[in-house]
Amino acid sequence: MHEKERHRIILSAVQEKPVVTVQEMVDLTESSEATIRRDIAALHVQKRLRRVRGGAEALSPPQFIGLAGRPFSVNETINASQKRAIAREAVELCKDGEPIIINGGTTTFQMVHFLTGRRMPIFTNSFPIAEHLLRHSKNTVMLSGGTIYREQNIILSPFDNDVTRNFYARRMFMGAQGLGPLGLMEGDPLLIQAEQKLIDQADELVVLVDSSKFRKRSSLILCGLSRIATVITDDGIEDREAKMLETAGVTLIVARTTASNKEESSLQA
Amino acid sequence: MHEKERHRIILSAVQEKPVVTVQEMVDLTESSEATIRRDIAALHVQKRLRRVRGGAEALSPPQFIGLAGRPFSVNETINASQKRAIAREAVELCKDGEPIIINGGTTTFQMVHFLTGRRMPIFTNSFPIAEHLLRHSKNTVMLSGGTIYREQNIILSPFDNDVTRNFYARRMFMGAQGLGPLGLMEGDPLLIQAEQKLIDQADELVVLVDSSKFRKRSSLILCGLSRIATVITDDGIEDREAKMLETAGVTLIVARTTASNKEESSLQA
DNA sequence: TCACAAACGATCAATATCAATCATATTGCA
DNA sequence: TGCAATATGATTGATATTGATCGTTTGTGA
Repeated sequence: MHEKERHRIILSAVQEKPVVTVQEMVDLTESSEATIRRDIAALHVQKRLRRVRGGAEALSPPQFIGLAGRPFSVNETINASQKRAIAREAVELCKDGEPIIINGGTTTFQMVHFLTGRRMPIFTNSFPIAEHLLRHSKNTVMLSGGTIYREQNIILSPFDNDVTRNFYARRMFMGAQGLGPLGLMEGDPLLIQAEQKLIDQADELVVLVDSSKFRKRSSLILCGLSRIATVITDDGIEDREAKMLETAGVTLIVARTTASNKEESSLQA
Repeated sequence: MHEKERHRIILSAVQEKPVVTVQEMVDLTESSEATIRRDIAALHVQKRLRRVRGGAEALSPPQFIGLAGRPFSVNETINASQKRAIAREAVELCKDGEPIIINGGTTTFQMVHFLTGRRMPIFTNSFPIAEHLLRHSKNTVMLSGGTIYREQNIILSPFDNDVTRNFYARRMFMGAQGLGPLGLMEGDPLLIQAEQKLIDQADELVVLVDSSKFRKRSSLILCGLSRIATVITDDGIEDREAKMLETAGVTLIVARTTASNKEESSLQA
């Protein structure tokens, strides 16, 4: 076995488990202890893993993507104040007792903060949203079944016959990667799949997008503008974009952000 | 077991319960008292936990209060060391890559501690189990859909057509409120409903019950002894009860609860 | 208060891991 | 082929970790 081959195996082993012993790697690669030690030492100076007594461990162990305290690593903090203002408007549309659907996403996640005092049946496909609502609210929480995708933080079933089909709501709330004349756009095929499943289970589709999303385009179209009942965005939206929504018959709600920093929002692209 | 591995287990144990005894950690890691003490001392100076007489406690109480913090308020601490020992045996039945189903419950919850190094598709109807596995392991986690019942900590769908029916596993692990000649008994109708849904999705049914459950009776019978492939319990089981299982063709595994008698484990066959 | 058991700290032997060295095998190149 | 460079595997002595045992301390209940 060649050096590169061993390194690949070792690195992948370290990814799988938080800590891998020298002996395990010896068994794995059928090479000697001395060689493994040399490999570990080499990978250590390359900063591809950390060398510890007895073996090696992953360099950045817990990337616990998106649970509880820090829902979605980077995205979470981008435009947080806008997202929060938008989310507040979204929650204000809801009446206690009225069932809603919340699709997973960084903007929709912000809604949980305003749902704490409420009492509604809430259906979601987002593990972090469910987690937060369970902890901090008395709402009835319903979850879609399926595999939990860590990266996207959603739960998705490859089958069509899940509980989703049995839940009906007045409103569904969702984010998006882009919003243009062609409709709602999303980047990740997995998200598309999850969203299309939910989209028919509610009367009104409410879209939460910060104003930068009007200037973003993406490869996948989720649905046309006509399907959207309401768009909630921040005051960075331009007249031309507002007009576009108006002519499509979409209700527009503009959330005022306390600190009016319009310039910054355009930079984040 | 290696130092890092132990430290991870100890820290995760301390997160679960406010206080963990040295003896529990010994059972958990299969290492000696002295080693555990050294580990606690090391983690103490690292300020990762607080060392107290008899064991260790979490450093800051409001680490994550709520779900993961105290999965099942009261029940959790009852017979904890037995439950852990039983859970360890349960996990040792599993092979990496082999899909399993874990039904929600205080005993089955303990399995999560031993699943951290593993890589298996795991289906569960328990929110806390899913939560812990997502945080602390790389297993593929699948969740059943439906309403989350806070009291029982399970997710239940009133409909028959959920993802559950699409998941198949070699083994299903479950607890129970009682186990007698008539079979497996449960107290809560909601739990019965959840369990019966899962029970047909696996070849082998593995039941995890501490020995006190042999003397408990309950109102609802879940299934007969003949449906059970394996029972895992602690060494408090009486001969008469063991005989009952034997004549019903059930494999019995007795988990040793203290580190004192390693020889007894060989009797488990 | 006293007796007792559990928990603790220190010590030591056994074991595991490591680093250094040398011998051997493989590769690249003239 | 012959030679040098490199990679690998085995050996050995050094070092670190572990588990058992001891006597001591601490907490508990009579």
